Amino acid sequence: MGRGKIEIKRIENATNRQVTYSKRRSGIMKKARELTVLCDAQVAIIMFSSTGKYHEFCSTGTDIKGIFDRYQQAIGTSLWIEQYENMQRTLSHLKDINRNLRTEIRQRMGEDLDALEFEELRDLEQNVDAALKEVRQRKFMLASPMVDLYSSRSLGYTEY
Amino acid sequence: MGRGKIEIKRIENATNRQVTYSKRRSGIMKKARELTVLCDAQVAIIMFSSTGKYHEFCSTGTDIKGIFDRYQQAIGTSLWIEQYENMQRTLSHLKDINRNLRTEIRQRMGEDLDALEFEELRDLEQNVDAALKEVRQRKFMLASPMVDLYSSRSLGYTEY
DNA sequence: AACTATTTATAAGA
DNA sequence: TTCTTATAAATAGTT
Repeated sequence: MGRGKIEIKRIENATNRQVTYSKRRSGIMKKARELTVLCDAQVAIIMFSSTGKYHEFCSTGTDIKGIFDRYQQAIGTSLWIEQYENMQRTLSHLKDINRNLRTEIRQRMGEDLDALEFEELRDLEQNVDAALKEVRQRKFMLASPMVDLYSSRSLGYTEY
Repeated sequence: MGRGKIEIKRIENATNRQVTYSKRRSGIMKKARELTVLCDAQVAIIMFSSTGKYHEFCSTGTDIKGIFDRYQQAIGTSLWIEQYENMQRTLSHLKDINRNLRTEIRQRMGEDLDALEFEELRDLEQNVDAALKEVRQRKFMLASPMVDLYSSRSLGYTEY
């Protein structure tokens, strides 16, 4: 299409090649834009000229990375996608654990007890009761250094 | 170009859209191939049709991943590494939080108290003591339905 | 899948 | 470079 027909082979004249690259690049970008609008498609294009300059096209509503990710999923296995999904699962699992831990703490603080059955309440009561005894004993030990069997300072060792 | 001019907007008829997608896709692929040969350029194209099918084009002498890697270098940031490191940070942070939550639970169970100062032990004791009272009250409420002020059944309403 | 009347892209020239 | 234009190429509607 032009004043004359051209053979599809590398254009040897560098200036000519640059000009043709520029013209045809914008042509392809336009076609890509039309395709995405007309056909509701997602398109990503990356181009590097022979001089190293890059240009990109990407359909609206997404980005190059998004399309490449989808592409990786489409062609199946990909180390990157696999790793990414593993992390997503781990993250989700950690969040679940986090939520459960917070619930347990709230219940040990006497909050959010509505969801508990009688038997669970009884177990919680016994557990908290036992914990209270432990804490009191420990507090008592701290307040009375002479019964501390582990600290050499308290026993007054004279090993020097 | 065609029997009539068309407006560049989404083609509503699905069959028509599919046909146009197919025609224009091959048109773009051909243009891309010509560009790479004529201008010694590197081009990568990924397309997804509205039905989810994908097609790709890539200039010879490289592959999609190679061009996307080069693209990442060109824009000066690694999209994937960045996201990966973000997730790693989030994961690590969640693990820290979970470890702290577990420690708090153990202390509320009367374990791992060695690290606590006297003041912390006193606060913990008061907190656990208050929690125990809450749990006992709740247990008592469950065991004695007549003091439940919120359930109409327990109060024996006769509003029928 | 082919066909073809038109529109669109672009090679070469200004 | 950017614009122009003759011509090649793409494609919308049709079969």
